[in-house]
Amino acid sequence: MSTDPRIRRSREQLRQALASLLQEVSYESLSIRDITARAQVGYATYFRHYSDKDALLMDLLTDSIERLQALLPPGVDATPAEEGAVIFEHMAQSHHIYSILLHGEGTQRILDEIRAVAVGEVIRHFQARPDSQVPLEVAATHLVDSLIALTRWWLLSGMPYSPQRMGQFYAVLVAEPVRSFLEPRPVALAAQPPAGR
Amino acid sequence: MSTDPRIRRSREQLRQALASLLQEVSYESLSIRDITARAQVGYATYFRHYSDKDALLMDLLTDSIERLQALLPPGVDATPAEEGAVIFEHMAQSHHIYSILLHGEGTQRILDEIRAVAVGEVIRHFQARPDSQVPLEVAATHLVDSLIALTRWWLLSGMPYSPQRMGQFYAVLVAEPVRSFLEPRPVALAAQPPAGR
DNA sequence: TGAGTTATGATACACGGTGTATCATAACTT
DNA sequence: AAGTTATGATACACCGTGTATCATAACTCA
Repeated sequence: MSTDPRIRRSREQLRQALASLLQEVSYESLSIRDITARAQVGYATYFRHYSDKDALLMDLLTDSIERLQALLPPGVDATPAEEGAVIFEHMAQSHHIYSILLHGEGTQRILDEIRAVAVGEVIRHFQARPDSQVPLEVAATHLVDSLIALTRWWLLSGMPYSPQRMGQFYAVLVAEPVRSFLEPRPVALAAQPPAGR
Repeated sequence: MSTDPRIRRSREQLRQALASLLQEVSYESLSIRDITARAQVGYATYFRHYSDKDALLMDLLTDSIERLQALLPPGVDATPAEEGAVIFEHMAQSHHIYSILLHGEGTQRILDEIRAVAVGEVIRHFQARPDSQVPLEVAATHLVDSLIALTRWWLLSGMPYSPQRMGQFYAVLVAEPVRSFLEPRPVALAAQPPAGR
């Protein structure tokens, strides 16, 4: 599906137009007309592919985030600082697009989606320790929100510390304190999942 | 100044109109025309008092935040959990307005202002410990951002825990870990400030 | 009380962005 | 080659913003 070269071309032109315009002006100040003009694509054509301005941005962001997920295989035994460094490294590589996400005016909804997915992942992989003072949901939300906030501050400030250093800050300020309330869920030992097809 | 009853009346009508409309619909979906209609005030009159929609919201928020600041005298010796409970208590009282601030689409800029002031306050009252692994600015930003994020999550979730409980979460997840990197600045001992009038 | 000042309401306006509709044409598929 | 489908161009209705104007009402101060 969507193998029609005209469709792929239009979408690619629009994606690249947005990416290139974002290096010049703010996301909020861009109109859809601006994007279609740069993309050399008809104005009406835009709405044949994306419902609104956010949809195109989300399209770009999805790519970056999938790349980030690939960097974080679930069962790793990396230290929090190492894991954090990987994340901040990735953020630095795609800092243009993440800056828009984290500092933009109209990107709250998109960020909320991403946040929810990330919190879900944490909950899927961790559980509250028996004597934890903090519910799982609260700790997971805090973990994700703090990482986002740290990244946000870092990008906004022009990345004044190395990704490795940021990974350490994340580890000592966020991950290690949270680890005293959460522990990894025991992995399913056997290869065969119980049932449920 | 601004003692003219007509001015006070217009502003008060607008403030109350926004406050009452926010109980019914989202901030983003409100137009200035909606506000002036509810306020029984001419459309053009709005711009004689507020430059745009955010300015009126900021006006409302300023009141709430001043009330919060009054609750947090600088030199208190409360525990982090107690201090947190006071903050969450206040948030609960004015949860309507803070929900708009923390979850709204067009309130990023306002929230940034507030965040910056709060970080400045933390920096004014704390300093990095000699052996701290984390710079003062990073720790202060993390402290503020995490508190905002916790509050945001709490309000969005319908305040599922008591303010006291939230204060504890804040203490163990944020404040206490940060305190291992920051310490209160030594207070100026004498009553006479040095010079500089 | 009365004269001067000023905020107001009503209205009109220019501007800019969004999203839909239409239609001839070009690009694709089979 | 015939049929399908995406495209560009264009026009349009809609809505919100912020400014301008002006007669009128509300206020201040003497």
